[in-house]
Amino acid sequence: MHEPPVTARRVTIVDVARHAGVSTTAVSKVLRNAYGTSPQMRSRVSAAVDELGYRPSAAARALRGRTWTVGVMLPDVRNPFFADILDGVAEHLDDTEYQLFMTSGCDDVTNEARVTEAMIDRSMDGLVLIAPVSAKERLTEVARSVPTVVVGRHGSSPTYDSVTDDDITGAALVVDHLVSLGHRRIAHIEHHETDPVRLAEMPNAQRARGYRDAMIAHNLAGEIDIASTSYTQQGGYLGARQLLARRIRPTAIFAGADVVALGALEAIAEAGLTVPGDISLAGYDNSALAAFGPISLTSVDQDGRQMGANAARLLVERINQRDRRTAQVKLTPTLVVRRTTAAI
Amino acid sequence: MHEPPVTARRVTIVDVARHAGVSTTAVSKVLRNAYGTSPQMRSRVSAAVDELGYRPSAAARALRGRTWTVGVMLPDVRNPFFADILDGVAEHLDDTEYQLFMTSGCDDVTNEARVTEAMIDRSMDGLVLIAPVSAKERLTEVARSVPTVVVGRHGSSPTYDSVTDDDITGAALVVDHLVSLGHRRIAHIEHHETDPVRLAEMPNAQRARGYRDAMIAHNLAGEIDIASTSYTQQGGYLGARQLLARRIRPTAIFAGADVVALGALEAIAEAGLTVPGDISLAGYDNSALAAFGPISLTSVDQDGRQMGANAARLLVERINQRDRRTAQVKLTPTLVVRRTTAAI
DNA sequence: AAGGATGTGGGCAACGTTTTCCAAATGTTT
DNA sequence: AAACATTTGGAAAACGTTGCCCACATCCTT
Repeated sequence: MHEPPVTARRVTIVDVARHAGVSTTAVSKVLRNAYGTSPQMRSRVSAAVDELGYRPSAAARALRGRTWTVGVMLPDVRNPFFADILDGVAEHLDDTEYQLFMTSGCDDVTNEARVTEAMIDRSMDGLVLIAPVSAKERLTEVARSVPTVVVGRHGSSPTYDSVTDDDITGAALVVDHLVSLGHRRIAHIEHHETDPVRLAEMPNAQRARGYRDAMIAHNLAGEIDIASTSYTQQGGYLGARQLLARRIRPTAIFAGADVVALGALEAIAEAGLTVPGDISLAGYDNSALAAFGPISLTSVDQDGRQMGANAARLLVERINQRDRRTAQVKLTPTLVVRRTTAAI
Repeated sequence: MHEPPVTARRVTIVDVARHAGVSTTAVSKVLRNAYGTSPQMRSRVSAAVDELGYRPSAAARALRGRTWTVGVMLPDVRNPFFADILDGVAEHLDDTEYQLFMTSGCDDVTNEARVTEAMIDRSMDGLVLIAPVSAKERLTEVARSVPTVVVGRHGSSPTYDSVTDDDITGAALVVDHLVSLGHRRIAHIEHHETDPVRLAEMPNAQRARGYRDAMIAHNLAGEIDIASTSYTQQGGYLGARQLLARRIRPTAIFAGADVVALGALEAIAEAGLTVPGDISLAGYDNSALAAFGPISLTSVDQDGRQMGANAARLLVERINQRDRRTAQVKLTPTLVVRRTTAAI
C-alpha cells in the first residue's frame, strides 16, 4: 500500500494566537498559567487550543527553558530489579508534567559517556543514572551541567543526589538468617572488583563487605569463603562450581544477586545436589524470578519501586532548586525467606 | 564587580566560528559535511571543535531539521522478548548517528497516545512501536506525522512499515510437533479478543487461528479446545485449570506465550500432574525463561533481535525517503524443542 | 481630583541551529 | 580577452517558544 505524504504543517502558538484573536505572548502565558491573564482570556485561549489540537513544540521550548523531559539511564533492561526502580520513577513522574525517556545497554564507561552526552545534548531537564560505572569525576561533571540523581551507588557528591539500598545491612540479613538455621560454612559469590573507588561505592562491593563483617560478627571469620566472578547467570554458575569443588563444601551460598543465584542453581543441580537439602541458597534483589513458584528463592528485598520514587522526588526537587544541598537517601532492605534455605 | 556565573555557558556554534575565524555557516557546513567547504577550512573548524569540546544542541537542531533521535515504545520492560527486539534495534542503530530513547509501560490506548504525542512533540525523527494496541487509524495518523515502524502487529498500512513474525506458521510448528509425538487432544490457551481489527492484526489472534488451521489440517477439528483468558501468568494458570477440568483431559497444551506456559505449569503441578509425563506443554517466544534449565520449556522462537534489526533498517530507510512505499517484513519462526513435550 | 497601586495584554529580542540565497574568487572554454 | 562555469565562504532569515519590558485601563487611596 502507498499514499503520497500529506505535509500537514504543525499547529504553532502563532496559529492559536490568531485563532483566538490575541498575542502569542498571551497564549504562552495561559499555557504556562503565568501571571497576568484574565479568566476571559484563559477560556478563549483554551478553546482555541482545543479546537486546533495545538501541542507545544518541546524542541522550541528547549531553546528557551525546560523540555519537561527526564532521562533514565538503565544498564540492562533484562534485569527485573531495574524495572522495579523504573516503575517507581514512572509512578512519581506520572503526577507531574515530565515525560520519561530511557536508554539501556550502558554496560561500560564509553557507552555511559555517549548516553549522558546525548541526554545533555537534548536539553533534558534531569537525569536518573541507575548503577553507573563511570568514574566519580565524570558523574560529578555531568551533574554540574544537568540535575542528576544516581541510584544504586554509594558515596556522596557535591553535585548529585543519590539513592541507595543499605547493602551492608542486606548482606548481614542473609548471614544472620543462615546462621540462625545452623549454617557455619557460608560462602559468597561476588562481582569481582579492584578499582578502589568502585570498591567503596559499588553495591556489589558493599555486599561483599557486609558479608565479611557479618561473618566476623558471628565469630565465623575462619569460614569466610568468596568466589569472585561476576553478577551474571554465567558468573553464578562458575562461582558455584568453584565453591562446590572445595575440599570441604559450603552448606550455604549467598549469591550477590538473584541472577547469580540462578546460575548457582544450575551448577548445584549439575553436581547432583539438591536445594535446600544439600545446600542452602540465597540471592539478592527479590526479583520476580525469586518469587516465581518453582524457584522460590530466599532473597533480600530492596524495594526498587521505593528507590525509584525517591529518585524521582529528589530529581524534581533539584530541578526546581538547583542550589539546594545534595542528599543521600539510604533505604533499609528486608529479607524474604522462601524455600531455598533450610536448617542444616 | 560581579562574580562570573557559576554554571559554565554552553559552547555554541558561534564560539566555534569565532575561535576558527570563520562564519557560523561554515562551521555548520563542516559539521554536516555539506557541499562547499575547502579541505583547509574543514581542518581549521575541526580543530576548533575539538579544542572547545563543542557539541551541537539537538534542541536547536530540532527547530530546523533532524534531531537524530528515534523513539521506541515498549509495552513492558519486563517481557524479555521485547528486550530482544530492542537489542536488534539498538545494534542496527549503533552504526548510525541516531540515538535511541524508549518508553515503557504503555499498556493501554490512553498511555500509547500520551507517549506517541510526547515523542512527536520532541520532534523525534522516527518511531518504533512495539506491539501497539491502539486503533489502526490512530497508528496511521501517527505515522503520517513521523516515520514509523510497527513491530509485532499484522496487517498493512499506507503510512507505516511493519515487521512481524509469522504467527500462523509458528502455531502450526507446535501442533505439528505435538501430533508427531502422537498427541491428538491438543488444547490451546489464547488471549481473549473480540474487536474485529485486533482479531485480524494481533499476534495472539493469529496464533489461535494458526492452531485451529493446523488442527484441521491434521484432521483433528473435533479435538480443538481453546481456553480463552489472557497472555499473563495468571491467565495461563486459569486457562490450564479450565482445561484440566474437562471430562476428557487434553494430553498436550499449547500456551500462546511463555508466561502463559509458566502459569499453566503451576496449575498442572497443583493438580498433581507432571510435565511431560502426564501432559505436554509448549509456549511461544522462546524467552530466557523458557531456556532456563529447571523449566526447559519447548517454545517457538521468534528471533526478536532479527525483528528489531529489520525495524531499524526500515525506519532509517523511511526517514531518508519518506515517500517510498511501505513494506511488510514477515519472519519465519522456528521451534525449539526442550523437555516439556514428550511422546504420549 | 490627583496620585499611586494593581491588573491585563502585547512588542520584541533572544535561544542555537540550518538553509537559502548571493557575491567574490578562481578556473575553463570560446 | 571575453564569456561562462565552478568553487568557496558569508549574511540573513527562518524555526516555535519564553520572558523581559512597556503601555494602558481600572481601582483604591488620600
